[in-house]
Amino acid sequence: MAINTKERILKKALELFSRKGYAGTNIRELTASLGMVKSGIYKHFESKEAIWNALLDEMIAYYGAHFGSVENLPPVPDSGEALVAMTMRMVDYTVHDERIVMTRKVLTLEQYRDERARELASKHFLTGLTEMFTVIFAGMMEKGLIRRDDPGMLAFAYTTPISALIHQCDRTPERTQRIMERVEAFSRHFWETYRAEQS
Amino acid sequence: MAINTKERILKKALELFSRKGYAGTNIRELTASLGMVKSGIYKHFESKEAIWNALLDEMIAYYGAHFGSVENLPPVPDSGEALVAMTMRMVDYTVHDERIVMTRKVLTLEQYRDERARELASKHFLTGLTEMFTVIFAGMMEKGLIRRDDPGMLAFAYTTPISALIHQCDRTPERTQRIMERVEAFSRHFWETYRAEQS
DNA sequence: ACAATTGGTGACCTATCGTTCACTTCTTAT
DNA sequence: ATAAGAAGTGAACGATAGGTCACCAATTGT
Repeated sequence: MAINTKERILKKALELFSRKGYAGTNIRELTASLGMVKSGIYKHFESKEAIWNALLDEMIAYYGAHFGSVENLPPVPDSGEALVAMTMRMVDYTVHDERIVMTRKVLTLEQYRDERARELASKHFLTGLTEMFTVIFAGMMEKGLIRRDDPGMLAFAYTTPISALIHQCDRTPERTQRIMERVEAFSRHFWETYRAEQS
Repeated sequence: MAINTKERILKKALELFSRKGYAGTNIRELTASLGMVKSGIYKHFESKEAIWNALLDEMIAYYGAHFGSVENLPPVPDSGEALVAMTMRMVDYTVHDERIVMTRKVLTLEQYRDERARELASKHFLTGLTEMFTVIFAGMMEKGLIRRDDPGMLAFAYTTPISALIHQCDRTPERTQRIMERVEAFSRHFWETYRAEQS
């Protein structure tokens, strides 16, 4: 029964680890919530730590496939509105996709204990987004949309506030809604601040 | 022996909790590193959770005394250099004070488990700094140093990148040094971006 | 001077942790 | 049809978790 038990275990592990941390989660609860008895899990993983490592492998692979490669770069926006819209689309996705939300949380919780978690957290929360927008802003400078400046610095100034807002999101939809509004307000402010002078 | 055992316990608890989290720390290790046997701790705290709550009380009180009140506001800078210098002084303090570093870590780790930790984390990482710089930027606008805009938005745009950099600091001094340089570079960039037009 | 309190010890308790193992049940290849 | 392997069970394991208790030594108030 249940061919994909391994995947179900990892999914549930992500859910529990993200809520209570690795040390705060026990395999009894993990297996019970999957409708099996705790010893059954050792047919799929040789230890609790092996589950954690497999989960991290999966998270790293997932990140690489979805955000880490150059072909996942969105097109360079051709207006302020397009920049705002693209940003909102990205944030909306990252805030409402349960898996990404849980990944963010578990990386936050385990970053000081696990070196790989720390590296991935750094990409997730900071360098990844910033690198992406470095390319985007360089493109917008080429097009004469925003004023010439260090695109890396602009990307940093743009993505860290948005990242901070994303971090504040929880399950309550109205709170998430308010945060989305702040993202949009900030995005517009940024555009107004850095747009090229109208000639 | 050792009149201030209670304080020593809290200090060591902060250290261990910040490294391994609340669930990942056991009282045997905590007491052993204080040179006593584990049962001894129950003469000072009635449970592990009581230690955590006392620690949180202490952190909340400390924050209120040092950052939370209006009289702790630094004077409004009267130049771009003064803004950069004041920022560097603040960041330097917050990055090198061991207690603050550990507090930041433990709040990061326990924010999803404890409502009060979450609130304090929010102040520590976001709203506190932003509110402070809202006042500062409003003052700088009054003085005609930076261009008129929403001071809250500027404070948000200024403090969240700095906060993100602070979060990356660890014990390695050269890394911390590099981060301090990035803080300074960002601070200057911000000043150049928002300074009032020279007439 | 002495009873009471405080701070600390070591043995012990129960619960729970991650893990193992003999055994069963189900699926699948031959 | 049947042997082999995969998936799951339930009891048990040793280790360790947080916590209690009787006891002791030092300090303290009167």
